Amino acid sequence: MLTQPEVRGPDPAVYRAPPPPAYVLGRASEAAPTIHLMGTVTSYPRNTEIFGESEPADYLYNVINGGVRTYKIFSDGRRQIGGFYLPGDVVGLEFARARTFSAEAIADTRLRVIKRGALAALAGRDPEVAGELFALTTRELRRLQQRMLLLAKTAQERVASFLLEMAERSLGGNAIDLPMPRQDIADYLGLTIETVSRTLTSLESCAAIEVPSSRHIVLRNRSALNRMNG
Amino acid sequence: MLTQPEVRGPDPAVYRAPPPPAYVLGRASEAAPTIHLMGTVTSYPRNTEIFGESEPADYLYNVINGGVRTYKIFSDGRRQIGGFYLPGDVVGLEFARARTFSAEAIADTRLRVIKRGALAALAGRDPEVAGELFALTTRELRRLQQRMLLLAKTAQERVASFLLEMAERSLGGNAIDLPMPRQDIADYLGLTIETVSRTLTSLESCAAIEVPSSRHIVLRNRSALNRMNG
DNA sequence: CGATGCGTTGATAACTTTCAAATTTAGTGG
DNA sequence: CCACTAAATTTGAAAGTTATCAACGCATCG
Repeated sequence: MLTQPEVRGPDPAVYRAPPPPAYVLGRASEAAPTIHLMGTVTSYPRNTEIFGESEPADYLYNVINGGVRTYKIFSDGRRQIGGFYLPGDVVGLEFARARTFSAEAIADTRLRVIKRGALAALAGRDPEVAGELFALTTRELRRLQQRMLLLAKTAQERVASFLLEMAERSLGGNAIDLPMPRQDIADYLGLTIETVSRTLTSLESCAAIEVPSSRHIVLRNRSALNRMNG
Repeated sequence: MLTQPEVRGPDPAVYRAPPPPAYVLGRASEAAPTIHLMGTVTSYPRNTEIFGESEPADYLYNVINGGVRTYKIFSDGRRQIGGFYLPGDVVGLEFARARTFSAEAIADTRLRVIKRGALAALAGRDPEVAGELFALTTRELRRLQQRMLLLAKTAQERVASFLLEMAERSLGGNAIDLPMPRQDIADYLGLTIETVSRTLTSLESCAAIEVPSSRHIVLRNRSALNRMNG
């Protein structure tokens, strides 16, 4: 399976990797075909830091497999998760010099590491690449808008929205494989793990979902979930 | 005061307005000098719709004076405010064809209406304008990130963050003139008007702020507010 | 002066968190 | 393969926070 050269850890060697097989690219590949051919493949074991808050934002990361969470720790110790990035997504798209969030691998993850400056230079020469970059930015903005709307809702609505979002992004139809633990979901939704757990149980008892194991969820009544979504 | 030609209502006549006096431009003028010279000045009375959800996103609006709120109404009737835009800010920066939010004038407001296509064309020829557009997008992204973090907090933290944000944006030092009613603040923060009111009262009673009248607030203890901000 | 809109205050109900404990799952070594 | 330990998840009871419902005060405006 691994026909590509790889390095491990956060300090990638510098070389060009051959194009990845199309099936790992995910949905985003249509929006950003060129970006998905750039950069160096690097592996990050589960819970490894990819970048830290207030470090220089010099790289973009295209998720090949696994997943990434971005987060911020508050002075009182609470953690807010900025977003989950799944295969095909691009992490680290920031327009400030320094990171506002940290990033970690949720599971063992392979990323395509792209130098921001190189991409910017390419975008300056090639309008198509500029368009891809623009499309990625747009998607990030929409993602943040959705998130903002989500966080103004009740626990049940947040969990329902989250499940619908994950179902759409992971392309498994009604079956969802959650790559992250409950604590991550809680910090993403601005809830506690207990509330997330209870809400899932209650959604299951009203037949909206099924939870065969804690990381596997099947949507049974999408219209009910959509109704909760607002 | 009104030395510029004006039209009223949402269907502006087409002409070039002379440059506005520098003092109405606000902070954003440094980031986007060219954009602030484009377009047509139009007046919107208080509570007038500027654009509606799912309409085509063909224009940008630069706030000259007054203020704008963007919002979305949910199926159950709740309203979520997407953002407040004050003099110098640019409203309507969307990258989808259709609006995700509606927009209304908070107070009697004058806007510089800019055709999106014209700006895009100009940005294509002039890298400086492209840079301005990019800077505006960046600011919008950061604004959304801040908002996301804000909505994951307690009522007191949300109100404190809001006050600090407004103080910074309106440039009146510690004195804030709120252009919007309590209901707008509540829908912005994802709270009820009662909770906003009670929180302001409690901040006043612990000497963090002073509320001489409901639209005027003076910050008395910034470090306490910052501490709440997380 | 009464009507109206906006903001504040009070009492109660609903929801979410906190703290604690039980249960399940995953990983490890025998 | 089983037993054991550690980690993750679920469940329960009590406390805390915010929303809801209702009433009141205070301006503005016909």
